[in-house]
Amino acid sequence: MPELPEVETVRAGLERLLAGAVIRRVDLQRHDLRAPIPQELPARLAGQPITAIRRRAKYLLIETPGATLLCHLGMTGTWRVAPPGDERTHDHAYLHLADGRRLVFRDPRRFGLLDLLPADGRHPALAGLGPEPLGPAFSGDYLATVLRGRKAPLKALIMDQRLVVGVGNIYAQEALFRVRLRPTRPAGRVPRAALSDLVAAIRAILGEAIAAGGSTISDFHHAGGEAGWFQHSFQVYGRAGQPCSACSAPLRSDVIAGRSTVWCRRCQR
DNA sequence: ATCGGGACCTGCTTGC
DNA sequence: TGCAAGCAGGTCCCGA
Repeated sequence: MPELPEVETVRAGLERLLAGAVIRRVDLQRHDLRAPIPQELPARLAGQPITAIRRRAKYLLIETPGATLLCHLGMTGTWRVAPPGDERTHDHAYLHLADGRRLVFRDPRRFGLLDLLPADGRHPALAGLGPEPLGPAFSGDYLATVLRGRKAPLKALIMDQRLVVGVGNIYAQEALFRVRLRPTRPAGRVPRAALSDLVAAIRAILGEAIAAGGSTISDFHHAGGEAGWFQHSFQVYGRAGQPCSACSAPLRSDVIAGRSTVWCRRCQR
């Protein structure tokens, strides 16, 4: 499901839902997600008031005075408020709030992560992450520096979370189409000016997608239950064989770095 | 160091 | 109708 816009949308939804909330009890249905959920997690969160919901890259951090819950949605992770009787397969964690509501983490494929953030804030999953794409550190100069000499396809590297975070398979394709760059271009040979354009396009598209509440592909929903709308703005993702919105040539699909990629052979160079 | 491929897991769609 | 294959928004690990 989630790239940066979706995670940011979930973050904002949780922030709204959980303002002033206190965790009364945590029930885990199973422990084996991408990494094991620590046994002590429920006890560490029980009785804690939620003070902030933050995001770093595609990770959510649910902060309390006593512990911070680190969460990654993987491909299919969702948070929802579920009243009694609303239990579903693949519900892995129930957060019972003091006001009687129940917040549920569900993740059918179990690529997601629930963990406790160490007291010093250092967590292996967060170590080595690149800059936020919407922050000041992500610039044409920066991209030119980190891509210098790299031969991997441009698309593969803008999806590399060590270089820049938050860009996944959808928004990489959309950004490359917007600046008319071929996703297979060896990253180190893209001109500096084109990299500046690419940075601007990534920022613009992520910003537009956040404003639209993310993209709902199969069953992504906000923590509040609403669908996103940015999927209606896709120019290439999921449109293989359909006409390019700019030149009407059929869009082609190739597997690049193991991920299917739709692009226009005529427009993107 | 870098790159490509596969593994992880379940559910849904497609094609025979 | 039924079944198998293929594919899915991410990350991690391995061998070359």
